[in-house]
Amino acid sequence: MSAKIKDVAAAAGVSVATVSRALGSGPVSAALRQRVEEAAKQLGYRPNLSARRLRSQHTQTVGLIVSDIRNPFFTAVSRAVEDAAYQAGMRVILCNTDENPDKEAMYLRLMEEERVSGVIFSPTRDTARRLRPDAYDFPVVMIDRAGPAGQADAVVLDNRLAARQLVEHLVAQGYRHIGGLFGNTSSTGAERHAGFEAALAAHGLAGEGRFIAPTAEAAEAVVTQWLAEEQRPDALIASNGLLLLGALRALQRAGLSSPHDLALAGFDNEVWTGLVGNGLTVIEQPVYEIGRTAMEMLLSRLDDPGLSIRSVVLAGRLLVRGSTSPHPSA
Amino acid sequence: MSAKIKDVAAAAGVSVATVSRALGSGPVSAALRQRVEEAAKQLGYRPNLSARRLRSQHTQTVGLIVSDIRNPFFTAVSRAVEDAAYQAGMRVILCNTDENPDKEAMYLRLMEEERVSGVIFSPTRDTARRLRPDAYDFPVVMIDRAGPAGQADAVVLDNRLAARQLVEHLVAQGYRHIGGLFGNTSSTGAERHAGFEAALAAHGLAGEGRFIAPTAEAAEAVVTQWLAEEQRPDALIASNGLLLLGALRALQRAGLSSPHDLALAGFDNEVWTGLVGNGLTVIEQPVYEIGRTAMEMLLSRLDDPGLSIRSVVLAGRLLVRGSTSPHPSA
DNA sequence: AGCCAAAATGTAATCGATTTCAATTGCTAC
DNA sequence: GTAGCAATTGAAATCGATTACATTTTGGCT
Repeated sequence: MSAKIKDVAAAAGVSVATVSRALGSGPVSAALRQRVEEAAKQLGYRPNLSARRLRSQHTQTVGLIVSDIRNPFFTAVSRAVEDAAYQAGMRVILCNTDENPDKEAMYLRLMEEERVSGVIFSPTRDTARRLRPDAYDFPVVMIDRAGPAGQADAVVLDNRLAARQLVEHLVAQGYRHIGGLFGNTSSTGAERHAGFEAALAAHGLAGEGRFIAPTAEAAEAVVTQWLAEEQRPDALIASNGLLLLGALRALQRAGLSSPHDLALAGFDNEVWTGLVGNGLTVIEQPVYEIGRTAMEMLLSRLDDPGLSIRSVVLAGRLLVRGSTSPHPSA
Repeated sequence: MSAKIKDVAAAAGVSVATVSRALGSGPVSAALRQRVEEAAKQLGYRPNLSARRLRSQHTQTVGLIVSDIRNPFFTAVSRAVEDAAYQAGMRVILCNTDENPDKEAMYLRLMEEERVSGVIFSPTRDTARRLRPDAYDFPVVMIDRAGPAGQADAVVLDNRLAARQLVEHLVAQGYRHIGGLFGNTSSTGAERHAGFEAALAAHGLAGEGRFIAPTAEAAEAVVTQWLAEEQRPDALIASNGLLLLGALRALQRAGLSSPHDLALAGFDNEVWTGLVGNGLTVIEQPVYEIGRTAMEMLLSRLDDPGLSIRSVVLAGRLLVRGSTSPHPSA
């Protein structure tokens, strides 16, 4: 079994308290500190974090609960969160819920048992709505999705603006029959839909938004059917990377291409969106900044719990590529 | 502050030992168990995992140390590991090293301090070589990459075979001047290179393999230069998804396309490989199975530490797509 | 009813660290 | 030389659970 603090104390000829202080940040004479460090290294001493956490009553741990770890958006965010966390001397527990409210509940319970310092969370719409701000002993920062305003700290994209940017761009390019695909489990989908509708209305246009399960398969099926309908749209917007992927696959399977048969645009600047054809027009999210900001918000709230609830809203960036070049008839 | 076991005991009118047993798996009468459960729910009791781990001396935690969480291969593997872990009642700590030996050392140290039950690890070549099997108190299962044979449990792809399959396929399609890009930080790169060379030699061909940093940027730069050389290869193999991405970008930037100007093939069936042009020919790795198997190996070794060291070698699957259709001159 | 083994419950030790509080040491100043 | 004070060090309590061991209760059997 590995060495304990008692062994180090014995080896260095001091008390356990001195060892704790020498290895930590207590007041210890230079001579003793050196003796202790030497003994610790000699014995290969590793402090037991469970014991430390139990006694000190802070875990230096944050939970990061994301809805889909395979989504590059969340892996990028989690990289940022981890970088910031380790820089602040904290650890991260990464949890993946698959958009499943049961898993969300399970992981939140786990976070309580771990006595985490705080949680960064991208909840499903149901959970976001249900979540009471004071239900937990730790602060929660929402990312990507937010509940009712003022409920908890959050850092999100300006979803309405981003959707509007896409619509404006398509309209400017001459498209008039614009369809939209939106995820039906997140508040994000709803907000992007709202921006979509508002922008179309501003131009006196009526678009058709469809809410579907947030998977590429669902999107592919829906779009395949959509393309076969009488009134095929001349442009399509997908509200996240997975839906965009499904839409693209449906196009390819139908032997259609962008922008020739149909303009295609969406959210998330995933690696492949720059590779296919002449590129897909997308809204790029400031992924790293989202993660870093979430961690910063969490740290500052831990520092001062009295702060009032804040929402940070970040703007996306429209990347215009070939899939939305001017409408053929224009 | 949240309720402790003592509070539950008081509320239920029993001793703390009884609470522990009732909530755990001790012998308790049905009546008491119910009373305890009620009291626990009433108080919103959450056991403190730090205290439990300290006393019980097992953490039910495994560490998963991967070299790049943005690589879809590792996110898929980590999904599998987490699924299997939670099914076995264990938690996962996910760590990301960026192929950086210092970070590897840091995280291994963290694993010791966490007193994890075991670790699943994709080490850099340097660390794999240095790692002593008995250096840690916990078992280690290597994934994707392995050190010297018999050093630790491992689950890996049959890299030589997979590289050979690619070369055989290209040769059969009529290609003769085959270049290869291999990562220079992992044993995987070296093995795939060995299979590459061996397969070419078997046909009396001499290929050129280049070892580079495992990033898309490095691959793009190298391939861009390569394409400008006098003796341009007629086919290119990339030993992982990132390198393949870089190679593809270099082709696109040079205004070339596959297979017309150059055949392109590689490892990892990433989402975009099926989308670009007529698709890229790749070796698909059984990603989920790799993760699940690694977790199973770890669990069985924890169950019986006396087991002899095992390596599980899984075969990849060649997915033939448009990027390697027959050589124009054939 | 009486006895014994088995089952249920309680008491107290324990895990390995940090932290409180007390004791000691070393200086400075008079 | 010693009082006073700050800086070090040590002894022991403590964090919140599990578990070894002791004790009580239960139930079966004669």
